[in-house]
Amino acid sequence: MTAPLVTILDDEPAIREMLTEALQEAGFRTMSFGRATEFEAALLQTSPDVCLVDLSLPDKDGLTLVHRLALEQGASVIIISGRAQVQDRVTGLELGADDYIIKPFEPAEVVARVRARLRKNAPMEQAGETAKFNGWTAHFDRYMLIDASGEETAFSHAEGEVLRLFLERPKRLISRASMQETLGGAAGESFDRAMDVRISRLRTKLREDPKNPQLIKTIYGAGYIFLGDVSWS
Amino acid sequence: MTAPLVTILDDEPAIREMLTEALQEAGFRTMSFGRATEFEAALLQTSPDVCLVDLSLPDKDGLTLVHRLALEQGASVIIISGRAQVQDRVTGLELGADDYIIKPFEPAEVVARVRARLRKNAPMEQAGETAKFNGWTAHFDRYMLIDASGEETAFSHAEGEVLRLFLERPKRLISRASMQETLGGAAGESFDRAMDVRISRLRTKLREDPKNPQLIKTIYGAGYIFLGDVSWS
DNA sequence: GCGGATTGTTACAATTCGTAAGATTCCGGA
DNA sequence: TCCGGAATCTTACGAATTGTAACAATCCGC
Repeated sequence: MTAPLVTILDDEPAIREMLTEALQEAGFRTMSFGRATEFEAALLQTSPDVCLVDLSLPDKDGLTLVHRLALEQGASVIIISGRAQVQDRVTGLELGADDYIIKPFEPAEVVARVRARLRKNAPMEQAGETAKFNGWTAHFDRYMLIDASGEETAFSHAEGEVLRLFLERPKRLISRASMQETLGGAAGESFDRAMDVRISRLRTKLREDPKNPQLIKTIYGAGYIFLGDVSWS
Repeated sequence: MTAPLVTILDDEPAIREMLTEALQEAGFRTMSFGRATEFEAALLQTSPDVCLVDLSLPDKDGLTLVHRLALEQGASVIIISGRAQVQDRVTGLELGADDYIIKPFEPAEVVARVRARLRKNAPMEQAGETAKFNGWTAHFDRYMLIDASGEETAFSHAEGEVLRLFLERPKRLISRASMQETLGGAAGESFDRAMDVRISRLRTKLREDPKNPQLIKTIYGAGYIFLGDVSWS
């Protein structure tokens, strides 16, 4: 179990360094960016657990970015801003941010708030061994898929890994790279096609229409998104 | 689908009233308590979705209560405290609180933070991002366009980027340059044709009459304007 | 070892999306 | 009104990406 990944997006290098140091000392992996475009590029490779975002960015509107992040990525977003007005905080939170920290801040408090986010994000990962989604029930302990009519279909270990990854991050873009990372371990060269095959086989077990998949969507050049309302138990 | 329940635990009646009023106006059910023992008694009957807790209680240690709440009940806990020291905040968050608001506070911000907690508590029910315009419905999460008669058309990621850009700035001129910037990133020279093709393909999916486009209007020498009454949800 | 299931690999089909190139449209000047 | 150049639209093609069927390697219980 690797350490949680926290991203820092701020145009001031001094703040990036301060946060990086504090977070790494607290045991987190960090990545920091000075511009929104760099950050967005990196999002295609990995999916962070918590994103710290400064609103005053040189190249993009921070609030729009926060909105997209919260909605698409589903990651926890903490705004760090110099704007202290109540209205700023309210709109920031309303747009999907999970927390709003005002500059100047204490690194210790930022760390504590990051931990609070992770704590609430995590419980799903240690949840039970069954998950329901869109009429299906997945029993990971028995390697069984049950559809709405009660019919059972067995799935293999490799298929289960992919399915679990999807069910733990529903409605979020999962990049091909981060998929290889959490699954296959060492990402080989031509090995990457194995990923496609796994997903293909999983899709047939979920009876997806190849022309028009409803649950596992492919994002050309980026990765996959699992749609479906998941509830673990 | 009943309204979420928010509990208020504070020994000052004025604050209880202020919060109760603001939260009820925001559409929440509320219960308020002046003493920890009353609150604990109530917990045996119902399980709140979010708990607002003041740390300075007459009859019990607030931090211990917060710890118990977070651990056993699994509910979201927001501390409201007059103690502004960083150390207080850190230990409060460390003990399981989800947020820490310092007195004096704005009711609007409290409501926003309560909403933020609820949003993350029920992440699976979050409806995808959709926009309606002129009989069409765009589901950005499912990459689907639905026309007035209910017929579905899939759109690709690149097409979705363009569509989103239009829907976020309806009835405004969008210059070619700003389009390249928000989309393709580096604005090249001969790349600008790619933009045209994207728009062309999007127009076909929107069944635009090439001679007389109703939705995506070209402004010769300037850019594009998306006409259409957009409403997001 | 044998039969079956699982999983990676390969080869080829299908899709996406940018580029090129010709067709079309726009607009100012004659 | 007509003309020419520039801007834009559309179609076709191709490179890169992804889907999947078929085959091969591996594993496991009997």
